[in-house]
Amino acid sequence: MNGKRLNPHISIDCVLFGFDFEKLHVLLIDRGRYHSDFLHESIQYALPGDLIYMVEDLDEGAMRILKDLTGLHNIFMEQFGAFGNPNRMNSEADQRWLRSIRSEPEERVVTIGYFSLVKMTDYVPVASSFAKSAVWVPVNEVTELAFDHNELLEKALGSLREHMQTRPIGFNLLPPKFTLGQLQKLYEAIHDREIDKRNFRRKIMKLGIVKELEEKQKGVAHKPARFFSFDKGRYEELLEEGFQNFKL
Amino acid sequence: MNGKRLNPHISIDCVLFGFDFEKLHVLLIDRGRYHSDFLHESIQYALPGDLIYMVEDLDEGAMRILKDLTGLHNIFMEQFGAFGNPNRMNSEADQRWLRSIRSEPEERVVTIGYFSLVKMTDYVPVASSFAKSAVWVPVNEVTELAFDHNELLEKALGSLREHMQTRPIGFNLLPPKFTLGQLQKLYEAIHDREIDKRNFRRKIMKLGIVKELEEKQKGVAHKPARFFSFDKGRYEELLEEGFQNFKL
DNA sequence: AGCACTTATTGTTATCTTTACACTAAGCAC
DNA sequence: GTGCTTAGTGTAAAGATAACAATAAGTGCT
Repeated sequence: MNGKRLNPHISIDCVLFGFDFEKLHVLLIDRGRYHSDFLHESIQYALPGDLIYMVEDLDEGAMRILKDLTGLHNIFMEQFGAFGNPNRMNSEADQRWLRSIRSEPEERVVTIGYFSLVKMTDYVPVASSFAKSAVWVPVNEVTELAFDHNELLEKALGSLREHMQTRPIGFNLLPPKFTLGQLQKLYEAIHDREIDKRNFRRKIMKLGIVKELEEKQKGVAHKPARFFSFDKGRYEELLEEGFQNFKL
Repeated sequence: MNGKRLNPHISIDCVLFGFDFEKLHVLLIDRGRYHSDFLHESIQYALPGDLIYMVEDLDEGAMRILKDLTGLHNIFMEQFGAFGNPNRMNSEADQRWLRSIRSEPEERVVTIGYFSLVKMTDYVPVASSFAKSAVWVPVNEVTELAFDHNELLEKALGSLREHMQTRPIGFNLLPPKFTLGQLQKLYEAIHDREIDKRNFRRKIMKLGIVKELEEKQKGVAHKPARFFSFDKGRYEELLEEGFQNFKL
């Protein structure tokens, strides 16, 4: 074959979004302190990611890597893109870190991005492997990340938003019984904009994918809200009818 | 490191769609005859694709590979996904072909899919490298392709359709002066459905991204249509205003 | 008991968008 | 000039979107 045709490595990076009924967060790992200049020392964060195994499918790999690095398992993720700029790992800080964890730190790596969205409170990450710790960071407070991970995060967020226009991902995020206020907060957090309460409720109710329950909130310092549950049967009905629009 | 952590190869496959003012086509390469059973012999087609070079960016690689295999150059393509099922090349026919062109035919390959849409008549593909020939095939006449290429084609088509909802890709496909009938045919071919003429024209005109010209068709056996041209300035204006909806 | 505070709940109207639908016009071929 | 083909045009009904404010039901505090 061809001398130029050597073989980059392949990694998967996971962008795990978490929602806590307030804000949208992203799960990052702390790859340790570094000196940004002679005076300051910062923590640098990165997305959880690692090289894939020879025998695993990409989707499996994404789950496996997330578990290895954060302890969270059985989280299904969606692919959102491949990133292969030959210089994507060439910064000094990146190289220093790679030397500490990889046998071939200089090797080019093409990475494949995966994202998912979970209920933050259900998933308390545990540091493991080479990650010093894994933490939830509000997406609008994320600063400079390792490698090209800021770019990955942006792309993942875009994919998440698109995704929510066609599937009601997000109902897994709420408790089995939730209020429409909570559901609305979820949409507002992900799209980062306010939505009119009345219009929101009308649309949700017209879709028919939530069922009104008898039960109401208790012990809240305001008018108690009615609980609703996700009507999965109705949702699947809609999908079969070719319905594809959950835009809000 | 880890015995399991060997290193798959990386390829890029190109899904090039072409429009000829009638139907949507896809560019395939003929990888030669094979015996599907003891009686029949078929041509098997594949998407143009090959391993990437060590130093090129993915986007560059896609262009380079398309050029190597079909002679078409300077075609910008969009990424639509990575495909890495460990068994995606294990069929007998696939292996036979790989043995004829690769030094490590058994090696696992993860591929990254790219697509684009061009004016068919501008791009007459030339066979080169290991492709016996490259041909335009109408997308709804495509039969069984090599590897997982039918799956890639489906995904690419989906991405193309989504893409057209937010960008007026497609104006590059038409001559500088085109009729609204031609533009409508383009949309109909890609979305594979008929669109009402009056509604189509109204929407296009409201967007304001085409300019009416004085000139009309000549020598046609029916009422000559007025020519229009794409108003690039107006289009960029719309994008800057954050406008993102070219849905038809 | 009463007030402050907070979130829940509800409807209307104006505007815009979408969809469905059918006839006349202009050129060429014969 | 008849037939064929594609171009070009308007309207009405239904649906979707967006903007808008007042009352209700709890808790906490005094």
